[in-house]
Amino acid sequence: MERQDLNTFIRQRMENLNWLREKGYSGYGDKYPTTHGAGQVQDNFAQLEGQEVSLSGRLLSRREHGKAMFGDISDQTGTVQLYLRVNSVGEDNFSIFQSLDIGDLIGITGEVFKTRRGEITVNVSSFSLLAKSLRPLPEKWHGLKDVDLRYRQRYLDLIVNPEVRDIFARRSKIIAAIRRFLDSREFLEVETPILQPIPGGGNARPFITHHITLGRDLYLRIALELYLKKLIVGGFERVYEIGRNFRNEGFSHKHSPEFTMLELYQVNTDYEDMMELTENMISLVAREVLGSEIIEYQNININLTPPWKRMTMVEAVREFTGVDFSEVDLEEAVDFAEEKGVKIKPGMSWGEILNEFFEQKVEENLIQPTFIMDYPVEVSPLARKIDNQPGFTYRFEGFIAGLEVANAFTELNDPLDQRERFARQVAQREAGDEEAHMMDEDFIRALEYGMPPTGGLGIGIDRIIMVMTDSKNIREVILFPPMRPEE
RNA sequence: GGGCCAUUAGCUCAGUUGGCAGAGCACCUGACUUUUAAUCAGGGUGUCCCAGGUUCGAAUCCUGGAUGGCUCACCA
Repeated sequence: MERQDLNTFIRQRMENLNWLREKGYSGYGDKYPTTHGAGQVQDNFAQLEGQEVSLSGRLLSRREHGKAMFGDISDQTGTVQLYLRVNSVGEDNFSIFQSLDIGDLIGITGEVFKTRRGEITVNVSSFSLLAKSLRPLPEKWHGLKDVDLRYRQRYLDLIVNPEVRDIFARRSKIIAAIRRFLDSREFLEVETPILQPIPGGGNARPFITHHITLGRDLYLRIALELYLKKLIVGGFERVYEIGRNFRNEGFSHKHSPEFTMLELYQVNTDYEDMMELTENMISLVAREVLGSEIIEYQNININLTPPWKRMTMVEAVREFTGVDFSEVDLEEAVDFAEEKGVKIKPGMSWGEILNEFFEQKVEENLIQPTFIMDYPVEVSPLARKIDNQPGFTYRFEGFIAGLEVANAFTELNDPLDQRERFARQVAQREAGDEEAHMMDEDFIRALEYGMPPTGGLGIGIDRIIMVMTDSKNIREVILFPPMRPEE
């Protein structure tokens, strides 16, 4: 018990429970076989009128009328009104029902009818207390708003705020639709290690954990990439994984230290194919789950219908800042950064500065779905260089509503080039960049055996779900977002 | 990590110039056999986030701390 001193509300409920126990009820009854959900009763009234149904759920409100009583019972499918009369259940049962508290879990059986006011209602003939609720629920009208409580006690949020339940039901449907899409294209779903000796595939500080019997530290993965590409080397031609990544970084409305990524790899494709796959997948999922490719996000209509807009990073930076990097050298780039208020660090290369221009000045403006193509090689250590422009890579990111939702490239499969890229990352690491990649000798060794030309794609699942549930904070789409410990 | 804001009853929130701690819902007592944010008559259930300080007197002012939100910086 977390508090010695139970407050008045809990004490009252305990007293109600004790009163029932004196009458021989445990307060925690047996399973209650049901015939329908509350939502089904609502939806199928025409067929169910006059028939007996059994439901179980939470008693959410009560309106007493002397020798009769109305209430609302809520289950996963919805809410339906119940009606209880002394004549129907007898005085003893009626007084037992009166002793129930809001929040108690009950089973009810009775005929379906419609009240004078037109409300579909179950006329209870028998009921059972399935589980006593000892704590008072938040207010029925305003719901639970305190976000700290909502996230820490998500179960309460789900009980009281039905729209929250809808978000997570939709999350499940979106992920199921993505799996259907990939399975229908003969991708193989796989699982790769979360505990890794070398966390690779992204720029991020990892979480460190410790394996006791091995006597060594391990890292939680920051990306799925390298292991999945090892599977491509191994001969799987289409693989994907949907899983949790962990990055030891702060929170924001679009960042959570643990988040869900989809990564997929397909041989004999390139980033052009990945763009098509991305726009086809997202638009199809929207159609299946939301019934439309045009969705509303924060009062803006977003049209997910392919083809999505495509621009190179240089074009995008030119359009939104007026600075044309195709005619700017490093020195001029530094001057323009000053002029345009782009924050850069000393020693940054031309490509890194271009990337800063993009991230600081362009990203937030990409509301309609847009692919930004051809990223500088310095910020893309796992992507293949563009044949006639070695400073750039066959890489794109997809943006919706200013959120980066996709990251993909024609995979680098030249082990010699890959070793040089890693070496450069390691040098940055030694110069103090804790987020630079580490050398991964096993990954290089795999590439040395030969990896076919492959396109790879990463999708930020939480962000896609934000867009499709009109949520402006990533924590609204994660059931139990990471929080500081209580107390 | 920086800046701004918030924290008062179970929940949602008021609280004036520093002067007895408030409302709605929930809850308790009573009335009511088709109500529905049921209604009617009564009842306030509290570590005003925490610890100090100023003051005759602090929810209110000051200092420090905790937690949360927004925002900036880094990342997807």
